[in-house]
Amino acid sequence: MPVTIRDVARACDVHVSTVSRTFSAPHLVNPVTRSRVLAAADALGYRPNRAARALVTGRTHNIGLIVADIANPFFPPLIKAAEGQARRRDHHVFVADTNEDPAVEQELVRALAKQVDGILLCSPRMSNANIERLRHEVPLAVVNRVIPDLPAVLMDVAHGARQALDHLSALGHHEIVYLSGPHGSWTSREIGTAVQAGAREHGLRLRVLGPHQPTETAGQGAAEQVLACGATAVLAYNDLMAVGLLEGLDALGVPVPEQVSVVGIDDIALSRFTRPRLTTVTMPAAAAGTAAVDLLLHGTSDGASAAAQVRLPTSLVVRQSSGPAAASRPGSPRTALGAPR
Amino acid sequence: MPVTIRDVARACDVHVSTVSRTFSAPHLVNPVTRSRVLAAADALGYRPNRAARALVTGRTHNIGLIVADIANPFFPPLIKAAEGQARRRDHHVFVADTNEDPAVEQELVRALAKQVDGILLCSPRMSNANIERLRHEVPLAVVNRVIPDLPAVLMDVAHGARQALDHLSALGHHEIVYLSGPHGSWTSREIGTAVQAGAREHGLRLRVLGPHQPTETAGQGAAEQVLACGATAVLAYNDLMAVGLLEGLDALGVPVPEQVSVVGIDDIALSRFTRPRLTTVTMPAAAAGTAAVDLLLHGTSDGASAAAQVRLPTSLVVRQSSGPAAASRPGSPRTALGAPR
DNA sequence: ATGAAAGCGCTAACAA
DNA sequence: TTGTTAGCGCTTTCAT
Repeated sequence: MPVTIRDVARACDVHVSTVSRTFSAPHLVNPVTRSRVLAAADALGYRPNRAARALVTGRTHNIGLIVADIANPFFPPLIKAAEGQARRRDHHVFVADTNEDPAVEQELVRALAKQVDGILLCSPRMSNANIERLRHEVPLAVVNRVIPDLPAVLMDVAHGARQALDHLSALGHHEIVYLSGPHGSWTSREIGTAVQAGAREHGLRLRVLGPHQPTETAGQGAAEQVLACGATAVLAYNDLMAVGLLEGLDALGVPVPEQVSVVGIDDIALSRFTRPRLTTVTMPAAAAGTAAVDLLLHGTSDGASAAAQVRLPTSLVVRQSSGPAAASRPGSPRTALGAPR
Repeated sequence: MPVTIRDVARACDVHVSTVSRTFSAPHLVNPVTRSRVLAAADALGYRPNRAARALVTGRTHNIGLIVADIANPFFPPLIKAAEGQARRRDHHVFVADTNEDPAVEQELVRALAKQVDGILLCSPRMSNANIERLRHEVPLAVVNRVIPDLPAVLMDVAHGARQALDHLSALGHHEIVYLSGPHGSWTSREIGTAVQAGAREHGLRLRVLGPHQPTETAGQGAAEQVLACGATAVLAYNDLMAVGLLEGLDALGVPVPEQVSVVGIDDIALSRFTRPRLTTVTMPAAAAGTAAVDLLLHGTSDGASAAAQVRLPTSLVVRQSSGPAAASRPGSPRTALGAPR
């Protein structure tokens, strides 16, 4: 039923290799023959079988894209961009979702390895050691992770987080909580480090809570703890958690930002639609998707060195969920906020 | 460099076919030999090449999944579920995004055709004729579309939409707008029909506006038009548009639901986080993803007839964006609302 | 410019 | 139970 190169060859009385060339190296075949072949192919409805082609050339023209959770709104724009760029480079994208499980991640890389030209690991949760091992089975590139000699696209979340902290400090906050993200997340560590440094410089009291799953539920659940700390401002690992926190705080009757300021990270679409609208850090997800594909298929433009690294900027966008620190009030868990220094 | 079946065969001194069998039909090989082969394979780091296998078996163990827009929060849960079910059945999923463009849709089906065992068309925008043509090139199943003799998963959005209309009618609304969805959308037509029938029965005045792209922007842009109609309630094609409408109305100083009620469709995560929280129709996206994969790989349970069809229920969830119709007020575009009948 | 032939990694009859 | 032999659809030397 499926029409092959051989059917076309027979139809226009040339050898299969001529047909093959017509599709993979058209300039090597006589224009007249070429059009005859093309016509026959068209008439028969011939479509090259990429799998067969892959078997001999070793290139599948597919790439794998592995994310922790496709339902996390942070990823779709990245995926969409990656896919667009891949298509522009005549490739297709396998998307797989690990459910935040490092074991699944590893299994997926193995399963995909042979049918793709390379795999994009987006915010992987695996250990470095595992990634090091896997890279021998298939070309890898990572997003938001640093592995020696592996091409990487990094979002400079440290800068954005630092900006957020500066913003909060300028608003007079002294007691700040960082709601950290999932275990194994490079991003979460980056934020933690940046925020810790910032707190030290500004003389703020910083409390780190976590690790957490990066979900609304986790954010919602953290509301009481945040209050118990006596914090007046919270930076969350991502917008999903921040939005959850907004809900949790609301349920507790805590006004935002009057009593507690909340800052998220990612700038997902949702963050513009909460009330109050969420102050957050924009992440260049789409740009990262595009860049990552270029890196993987290598040759972003120049014939860059083996382990190219692309750094993308992030920045704070102030909306409504952050505001001046409330004056120390009676009834607040900490009676003396005592600004250090 | 890549280790093949032949390397393994050599390593434990058996024929390639024995190695092959060890992986594809283990029961046909002597347990002792089998473990020797397995050991050698493991030592060498052998991984079967699924592409090569596909070439001879004709089965790729991949499926394609095409959606209009992966960044529309309606799709990720569906994709995630499909992927999970596919993995359970030892398949992988190619996800592709058409940017709401029917031409891209068709091109993608063709490109994917040879490397998948079948393709899931989710809420396709293509014409029936095109789908009919494509189904001869690759097995197809559709979600939210009816094509004669093609397996389909349908969400009974008509029922949900009807419930929404009943709800609005019960609240005393007489002037209702339906913000319709994109051209080519089966869902949008279903809703339109249901809502039209309901309006007739309840004696309501119904105005259909559209078609629209299913985005916040479109919803936002519709706010003025909605007001101009003198409508007191709006049903939107999806939550994204409803949320946009909420914004647009807010910008115009129109209180929801006091002056205008807004009802969405889809029940995306976002809809629980807007203020007011969105009244909407739940859509069984995850269930649809699972069912669609089963249909495509056919054999949902029984060896059903050629064109199985799965219908999934939907239902209204009332939150805060819908409320009693405002009494006819001076200054409102229509001075006499005159309940018909 | 085209044809002939070998082979990519694997499976599937068929024999032994 | 295992080996032998073709061959999946295609590309790619090497001849011609």
